[in-house]
Amino acid sequence: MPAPTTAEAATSSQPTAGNGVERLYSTDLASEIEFLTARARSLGSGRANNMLAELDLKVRSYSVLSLACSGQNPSQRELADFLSLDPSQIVALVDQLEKRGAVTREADPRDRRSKVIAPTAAGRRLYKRAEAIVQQASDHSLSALNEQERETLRDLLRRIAF
Amino acid sequence: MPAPTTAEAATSSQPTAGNGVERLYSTDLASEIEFLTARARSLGSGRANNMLAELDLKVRSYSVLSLACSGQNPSQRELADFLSLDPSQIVALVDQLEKRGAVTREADPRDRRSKVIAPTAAGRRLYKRAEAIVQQASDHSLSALNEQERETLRDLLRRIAF
DNA sequence: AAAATATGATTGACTTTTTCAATCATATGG
DNA sequence: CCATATGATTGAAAAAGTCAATCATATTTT
Repeated sequence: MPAPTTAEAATSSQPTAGNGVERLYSTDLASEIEFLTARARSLGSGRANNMLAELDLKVRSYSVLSLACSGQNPSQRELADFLSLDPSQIVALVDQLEKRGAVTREADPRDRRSKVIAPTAAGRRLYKRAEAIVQQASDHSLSALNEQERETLRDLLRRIAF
Repeated sequence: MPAPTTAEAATSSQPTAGNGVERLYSTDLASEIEFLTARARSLGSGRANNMLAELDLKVRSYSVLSLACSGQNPSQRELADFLSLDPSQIVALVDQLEKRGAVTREADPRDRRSKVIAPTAAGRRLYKRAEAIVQQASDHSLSALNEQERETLRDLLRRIAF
């Protein structure tokens, strides 16, 4: 087995824990922001998905539920645009949430083609629980950063994400 | 047609351009770091994939090629660990790159089960070109940030990505 | 107003990506 | 030597993403 180049301690999370991959930390790829973003997201949503499984939710369905509960009365089209998903994927996600009684499709008086996604009382309760879980997952994923650093990260990301 | 709530100008990129989704920018979801990370990555790798298409590469194959060219002589197992991919996905990626003559599988004298992925001369040339394209794509995706902010972002991401 | 055109939701087909279990060859620890 | 673990590979199945077509309703044009 090839010996690790630099003796890197297990400072942070537990992702590739134990593996002998530290050798690749020094590559060009490992310092590309795009790569780091992809990796951070993979780790983060992986953990969130695992933890949300206990509510039979995934990050996707959580996102839809969250927007439904936002008070902004999003239509399916808006959900698709905002979440960068195909409208047909929204149909499937809303179907699931509707089937379990968490949201309803309300007619939009302004445009009868459009369906506004609204939460039920049960949906709001579900969202409350899911929100707490996502918060926990996020706390775990971001444990290496203090509150100020998280705020900085949030701002920087917001500027490249919109 | 529902009128936009706040008149937000097209300050940044061109993602959800023109859409009336600005209303959702103020939701809780829109300020979750995990959500922003996912969105940034989706936009970034989307653009990179589009631009890499001219070399018949994707972000995935580019990453493998990049690590092959890193001088770190990664094995397939290491690529799988580092890229958080299933070993079978690495097989497919390396197959493609090998078929087009960009990399080879070299036997590892230390462990004859293991295959070290090495670039060919053509592979290095391909990587050079791909690197330039990815750099361009990245520049575009990160255009809202100055050099110092990019450095900050890189550091913060590195700390949560490893 | 009627006709033409555009848009939101939905469906279905199809491709790609992900995830898993099984297998073979080789290592490693007893 | 035996038992067990690991790297690469294959193949199957599940999930996610992409696209074109359709229906109902809006909007625009003539």
